[in-house]
Amino acid sequence: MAPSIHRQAERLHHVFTELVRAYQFRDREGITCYGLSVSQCYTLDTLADKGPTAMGDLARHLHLEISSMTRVVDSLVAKGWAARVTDDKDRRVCRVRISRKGQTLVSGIRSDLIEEHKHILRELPVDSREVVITAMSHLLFAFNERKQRGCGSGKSGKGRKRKVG
Amino acid sequence: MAPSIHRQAERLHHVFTELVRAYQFRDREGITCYGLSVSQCYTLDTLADKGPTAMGDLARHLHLEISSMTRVVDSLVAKGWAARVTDDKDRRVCRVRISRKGQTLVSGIRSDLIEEHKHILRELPVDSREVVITAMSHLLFAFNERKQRGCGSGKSGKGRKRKVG
DNA sequence: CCATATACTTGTACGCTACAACTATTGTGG
DNA sequence: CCACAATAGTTGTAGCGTACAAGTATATGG
Repeated sequence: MAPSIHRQAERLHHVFTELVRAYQFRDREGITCYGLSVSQCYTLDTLADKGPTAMGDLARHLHLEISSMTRVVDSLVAKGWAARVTDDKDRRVCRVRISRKGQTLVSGIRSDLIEEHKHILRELPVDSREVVITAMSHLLFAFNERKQRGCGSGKSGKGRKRKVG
Repeated sequence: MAPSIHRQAERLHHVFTELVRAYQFRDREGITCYGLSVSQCYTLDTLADKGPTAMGDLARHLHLEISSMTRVVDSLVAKGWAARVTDDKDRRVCRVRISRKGQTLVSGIRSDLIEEHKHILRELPVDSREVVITAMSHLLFAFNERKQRGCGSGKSGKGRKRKVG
C-alpha cells in the first residue's frame, strides 16, 4: 500500500533540504575556486546558452533585481568575461554578451561539473541512474508547475519582510 | 540500451542546477518572510533536532566558520529564539539551546514547508511519488559518498581563492 | 512638446561569511 | 606549581551579494 502523502512529504522535505544544502556548499567551494561567485557563474552560463541577453531578461531568469544584475554584470565586464552592448532598436536596452574568455571559462567549469556528476552517477547502480535523473526532472517540473500557479510558500506568503525587530 | 554516462551526467547536471536554484530562491522568499534568514533557520532546525549543541559542532554541521556561527547564534539570541549555556565540564565550551519561542517558530516553518512539499508531490502521478523520493535519497547518498572520499571538485580542487583581480 | 513609462545605473544600506587577532579556559612537561 | 601550548569561542575588520530608492537616458502617447 502507498505511504501517506504527509509522511512522503516529510521525507521529501528532509532529503531535499540536505541535498540542496550539500549542493550549495559544494558550489561555493567548487565554483569560487575558479575566481568567480555563484551568481557570476550562473550568469555566464545563461549567457553562454542564450547568447546576448537584455539586462532585464537576465535578471528575471536569475531571480534577481535589475540593480543586482547590473552589479553582477559589472563584475563580469571588469574581469573581461562579458561586454555590454547597447541595443540598436531600443537604445535604453543593454544587451550583455559573453566574451571568448568567458566562454572558455564557463566551458571549463561546465565540463568539470559534469565530470563531477559522472562520479556521483557511478556511485549508483547502473539501472537506477536513469530513474534518478528522470525522477529529478519530474520533481523540477512539479516544482515549476506549483510555482507558476502563484502558490507562494503557504500561509505566510505575504512577500518580503526582512526586519522583525 | 543504456544512454552514455556522459550524456546522463549532462542531464543530471542541468536538472539539478535548475532545481537547486529554484529551491534556493524559494527558501529565500519562503523562510525570510518569517523574519529569519536561511542560516538562522537551518541552525534552529538543527538545534530542534539535536538539542543543546556546542558552537563548534554546530559550525561543522552547517559548514560554517566558528566565527560566522557566533554571529548567527548572536542573532538568534537577540531574537529570543536561542540561548547560550556555558558547559559545566569545560567552561570554554558554549552550548546553544533553542528556546520555547524558537521551538514554536521552527515547528511552524517545518510544517509549512512539509505542506509545500505535499503540494509538489500532488503534481506527480501517485505511483511515481515514491520513486522520486527514493531516487533523491539515493542521490544524496551518492553525493555524500563522493564527498566523504575527499574527492573535491575535480581538477581545480585547490581550495579557497577569492580574488583573481 | 511635454508627461509618462520603460530600461538601466548609482547611492546607500544591510546581511552573511571569512580571516586575523584576541580572550578565556584547559591540558602538559618540567 | 608554573610556563607554554592547545582548544573554544568572540570581536575587529573587510568583501561580496542583494535590495530598495533615487537618478539618468531613451521611448511612447497625447
